[in-house]
Amino acid sequence: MLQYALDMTTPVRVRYAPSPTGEPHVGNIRTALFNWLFARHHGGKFILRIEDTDQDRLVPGAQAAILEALEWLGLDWDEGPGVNGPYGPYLQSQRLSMYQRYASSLVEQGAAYYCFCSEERLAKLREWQAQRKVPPGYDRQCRSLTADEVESQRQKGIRTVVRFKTPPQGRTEVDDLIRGHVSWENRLLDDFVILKSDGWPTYHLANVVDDHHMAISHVMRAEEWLPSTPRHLQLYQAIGFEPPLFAHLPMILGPDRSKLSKRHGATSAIEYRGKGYLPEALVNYLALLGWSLDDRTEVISREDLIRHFSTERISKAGAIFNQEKLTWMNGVYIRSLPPEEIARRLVPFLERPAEMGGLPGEVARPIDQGYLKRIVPLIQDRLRTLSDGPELSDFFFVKRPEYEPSLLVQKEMDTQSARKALEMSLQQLDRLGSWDRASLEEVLRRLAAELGLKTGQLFGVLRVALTGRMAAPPLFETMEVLGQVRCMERIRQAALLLAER
RNA sequence: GGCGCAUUCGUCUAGCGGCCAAGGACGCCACCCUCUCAAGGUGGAGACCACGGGUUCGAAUCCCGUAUGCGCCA
Repeated sequence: MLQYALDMTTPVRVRYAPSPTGEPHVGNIRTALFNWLFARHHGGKFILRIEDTDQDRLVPGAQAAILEALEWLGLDWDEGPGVNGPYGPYLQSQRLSMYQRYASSLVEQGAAYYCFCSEERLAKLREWQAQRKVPPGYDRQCRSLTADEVESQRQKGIRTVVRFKTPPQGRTEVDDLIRGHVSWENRLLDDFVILKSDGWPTYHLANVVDDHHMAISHVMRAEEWLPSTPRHLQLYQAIGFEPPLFAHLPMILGPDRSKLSKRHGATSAIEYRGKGYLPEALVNYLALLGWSLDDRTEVISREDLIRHFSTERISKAGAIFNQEKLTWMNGVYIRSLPPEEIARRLVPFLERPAEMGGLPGEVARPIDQGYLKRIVPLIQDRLRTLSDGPELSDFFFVKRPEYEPSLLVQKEMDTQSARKALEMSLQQLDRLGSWDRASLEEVLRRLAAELGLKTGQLFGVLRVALTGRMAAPPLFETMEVLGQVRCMERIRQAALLLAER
């Protein structure tokens, strides 16, 4: 049985070790978050290591996207790409000689061996095992090769991998910080590959060598890695390293409870940025997927997250990613920020092309910042995401709102009365001294009474005339921001539309 | 197929033997506020704590088994 003990005084050093094989998946980002929170809580170091040893699966730009996502969310790393540290380089592709050295020395000490089995033989073996319904795994044929046999095979130039000699009996056990005691029977583990025929290490070897050499104290990773933990523990033991502490995090699932993936919808943190989610909201939401402070806290600041984060409060079961709750939380954050800040963050969403959800093409870019600042207080409560901005505010920007003229006619009204309401409004507003919300309200309420209309009817007619919508921000505030000239013009236009009918 | 992990309202969760005829949040419904839509406020529906055995004076909480789900290996 493998045992380990970690001194209480050992400095906390945790790592996030993504493979640059795709977009920064929110599940992976959540793992990064937990590691970051753990490091910050303990005053330790958060290390970013790029595991780019699977050369076939590398995706150009993926590494940059991962860094971008971490930066966007404010998860800063103390060592890693762009931040030199004493344990670099932080790209596994730059550490190949180290893995090769360990592989050779494991062979020399008899803890690993060269395997010359061909792909064809291994495929056949698998097939045979599947048929016989016996556990799959390498049959250890090359484990018993003599030194001479190995030499002659190598002479022949046969491609070779290095396999680890798994102990045939005993158990391998771990005390996981989240799952407690977990144990495996060694005889059920096969002789796994640690160095591939092209000289590149497998995940297992690279991971163990690096975690040790980077002095990682706690390995916090997704639960999907739990089954490979005994292999890692055995490697630690064979090499003579003290293993770190392990914490296997619950997974993030799609609505069908399988691992969250593309087919469930947006999975990339960067996509959420584009959809108008705030980084502080995503961080808050992700922190609560698998961790909780108590029985009531939902909205929690980054500082409090750091202050209270602990592995003890991480739950064990996987959690479904609920975008509706994220959206709600995003709205909470949007409402809590100062209007000027929202205005600033809204700009790119408003200015992007109409096809991408921005304001209509007729609206000149860049947009008027001063004007935007006056609009934001009217739409802030109505924004759930920043990308809602254009739709909620376009009538402030376009020359003339488009709408179906029949919308002007409110409940229990006809074309005549609607037209009259517009014309009377025009008359009243024309001689209005001060164009402010209070004056507007006063004069229009009085007008409604004079016309024998309910306020809802008159205001409804005007709302459509001014915004083209049945639902919009409060009328008088909207009018104030729109200004007298634009308002008069739109009301006049509406009256004209009704006259044509 | 083998191994491993998990299992409290639809979803995220609180609960670490008595305070739980199970609390909070999202979503849903109703009402209030109100010029519409939001926001906000109030209230409601919603979990026989997967199932079956134990242990205990007492179990959502401890133990065992079963089922289901998921993950890993191939």
